[in-house]
Amino acid sequence: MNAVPGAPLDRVFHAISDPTRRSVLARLSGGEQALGVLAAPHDMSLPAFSKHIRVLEQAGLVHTVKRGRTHYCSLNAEPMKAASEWLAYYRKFWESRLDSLDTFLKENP
Amino acid sequence: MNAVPGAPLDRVFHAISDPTRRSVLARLSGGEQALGVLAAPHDMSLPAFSKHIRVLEQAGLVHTVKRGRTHYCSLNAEPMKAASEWLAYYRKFWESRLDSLDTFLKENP
DNA sequence: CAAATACTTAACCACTTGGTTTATTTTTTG
DNA sequence: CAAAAAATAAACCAAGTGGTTAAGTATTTG
Repeated sequence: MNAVPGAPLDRVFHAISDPTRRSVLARLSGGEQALGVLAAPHDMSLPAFSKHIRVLEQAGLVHTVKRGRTHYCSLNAEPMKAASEWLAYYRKFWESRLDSLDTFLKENP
Repeated sequence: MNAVPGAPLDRVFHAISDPTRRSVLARLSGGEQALGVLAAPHDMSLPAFSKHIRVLEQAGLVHTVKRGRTHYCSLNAEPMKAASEWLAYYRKFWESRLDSLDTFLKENP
């Protein structure tokens, strides 16, 4: 069924479950950035930061091109679409108050 | 922007990055379920399955109550709202074609 | 009360994750 | 060309994840 270990949705949700990586995506939404510039504000070594970039790349959220000795990263939000659609299915539960809190309130008037 | 330290969002995105856990949420969207019933279709031991439930509980996505010897799980979609809103920020990039593919196409006519 | 039921807890294991440091590679610059 | 810069690769480590089996705890039922 859905037991494929490396499913795209798995990789996207995993990628965005880390604050460092979410921060990178936010900064990339302002446009392409050199990897070193992206890494600067994060308190970790460059190899550690590069691993985060690799996770984002493998989720398809970041594309990196090399020009000269500099690697430029850019956002590719397309894989977020499926993630957003997966979440959208549950919107009715938090909007229409059909979740467990509402159930509780209905059953305990 | 992302001023709040990401902990809750971290836990929600991590929780839904696993296909077993997404499957559980989907089935809970049909209403409360006994843990044992929920576990049945998954090819793993009950302790392993219970750990998945605990991850969902810690993300605030599932609430469990014990009635007699049975533990009943229900969906609480509310924490998904923030997750959905985080993703919504990027909607313009996949809808308005402002992502890296589009940039590439614009720069390489 | 004794046995079955529905779980949890505990102990363990293999693998992954997120970080480190050190060394290399590639490219630019003095 | 030699040194600096940008980043990767490799080797390593601690902690977390996802699974197991075995044992324990409530609770219901025969």
